[in-house]
Amino acid sequence: MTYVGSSRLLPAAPRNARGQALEIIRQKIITLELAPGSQLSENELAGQLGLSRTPIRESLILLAEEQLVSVVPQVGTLVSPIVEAEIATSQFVRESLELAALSEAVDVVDAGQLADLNAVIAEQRVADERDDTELFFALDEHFHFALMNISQHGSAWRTVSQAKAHLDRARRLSLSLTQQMSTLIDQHQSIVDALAGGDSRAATDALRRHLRKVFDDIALIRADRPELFDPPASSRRR
Amino acid sequence: MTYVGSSRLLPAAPRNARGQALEIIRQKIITLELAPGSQLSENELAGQLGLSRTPIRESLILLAEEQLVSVVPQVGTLVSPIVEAEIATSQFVRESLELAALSEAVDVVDAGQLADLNAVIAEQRVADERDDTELFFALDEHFHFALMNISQHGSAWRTVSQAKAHLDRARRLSLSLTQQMSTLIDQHQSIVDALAGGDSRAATDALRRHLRKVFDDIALIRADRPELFDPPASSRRR
DNA sequence: TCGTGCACACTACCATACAAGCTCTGCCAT
DNA sequence: ATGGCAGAGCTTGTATGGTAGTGTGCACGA
Repeated sequence: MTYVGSSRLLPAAPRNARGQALEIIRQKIITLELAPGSQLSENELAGQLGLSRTPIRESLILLAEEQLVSVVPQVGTLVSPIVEAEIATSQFVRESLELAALSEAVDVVDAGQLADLNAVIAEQRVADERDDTELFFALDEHFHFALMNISQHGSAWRTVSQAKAHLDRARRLSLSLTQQMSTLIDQHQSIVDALAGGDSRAATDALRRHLRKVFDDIALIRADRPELFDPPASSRRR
Repeated sequence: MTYVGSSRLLPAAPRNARGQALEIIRQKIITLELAPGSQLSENELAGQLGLSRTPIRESLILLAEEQLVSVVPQVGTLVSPIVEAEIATSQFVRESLELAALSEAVDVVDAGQLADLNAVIAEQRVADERDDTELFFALDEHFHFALMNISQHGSAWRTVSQAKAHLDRARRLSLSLTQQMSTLIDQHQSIVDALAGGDSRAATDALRRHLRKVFDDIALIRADRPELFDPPASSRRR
């Protein structure tokens, strides 16, 4: 069982050209393969992906709605720079929704769901041993989705996932991701343990600690390398 | 000072064809002018709005992302039916975010912001006297936006607004909107009063009561006229 | 009368052509 | 040498044509 591929875990992206383009470009932005602030071009992307401008353009419009790119009419499209305010908003949205969902999850969780969560954690241990950050991110997405899915509000995952995307992108700026994986996995375990114990307060506290750590790590990156954040003076070419 | 027009209170929609089409179609869906479950057509909309299919199509793609329409390839586009699960999700998102924002707002609110909120309430009283539901909805949007804007998380309004759109659409099914306006305005006042008093718990309780009333009203409509909800057996033509 | 299959009309999807606007470069005049 | 203007080459925005797929209704046969 593998979780690679569509790391979005959402309504099976359509296999039409637009769906493919959207997923590819989105993933390249989140993984920083397309640098924040760098300029894009509908024509260029169309050439690279072997498609016409239409599906590319439609993808970019959706990514703009998600705030991952910024389209300036008649000028160009650029990968959104990583702005502190945007990160803070994403954190707020993610934290509020995940915590609210978890507090309801405690009362309805069943053994199978706990087993699933523990299974994901076990896989994350493997990803950690292998220093496989890509696998770790995919499993992290899966873990948090499974967590929300326990409550009746799994369909709000769409919203959480969009916020999480901004946070994950900023996280990837860190040079020491592999050193933090084990701590993060321990926190996942704490959440599941509290959930299994039926302790609502302990579970939400554990989740809050976890999410705050992610946020604080981003703040550390910013303190270390402020040039990676906020609007770039001039648009860098990719 | 009037709040009509773009009831979205968001990054000044672009005045290009797509922006106009998006706003018009979106508004028609929310106001039920386009019936839930009814079928749309890129061609037909293009003709009605005097545009080509391109900006219409792009608008529909964005509305699909917002779950307000459902696009089935090679078959058609239909206005999303009002589904209970979707309403519940929207309520969850809205409630979680507005409450979280308000709990932080209590510590930072200033006199000017309270005055603004009271001014909006005063205008709502006028809208109530005139039985002007459209004005009421616009002012309601403005009130809740202003409330969130007190905290640092005003930029999460985008997300809240999308959830609220689904709730507002369902609310409009009610035949007795005008009779509820005064209660809702009283609740707005309670929120502002608690906020002014610096009582965080009272404020969030008041807001929760308010949001729950809106949600419960929708449940009442559903109990009364279940045929208005959930997937329509066959697609009705508009 | 009822069931079956085929043709037609309609859909969204994609490709492409054209239009409008911005930016930057390089020439020209001062 | 420097300021300004003109034009070329980009950009995204819009319009339109062709394609593939779906659903429907009608005709035909049992």
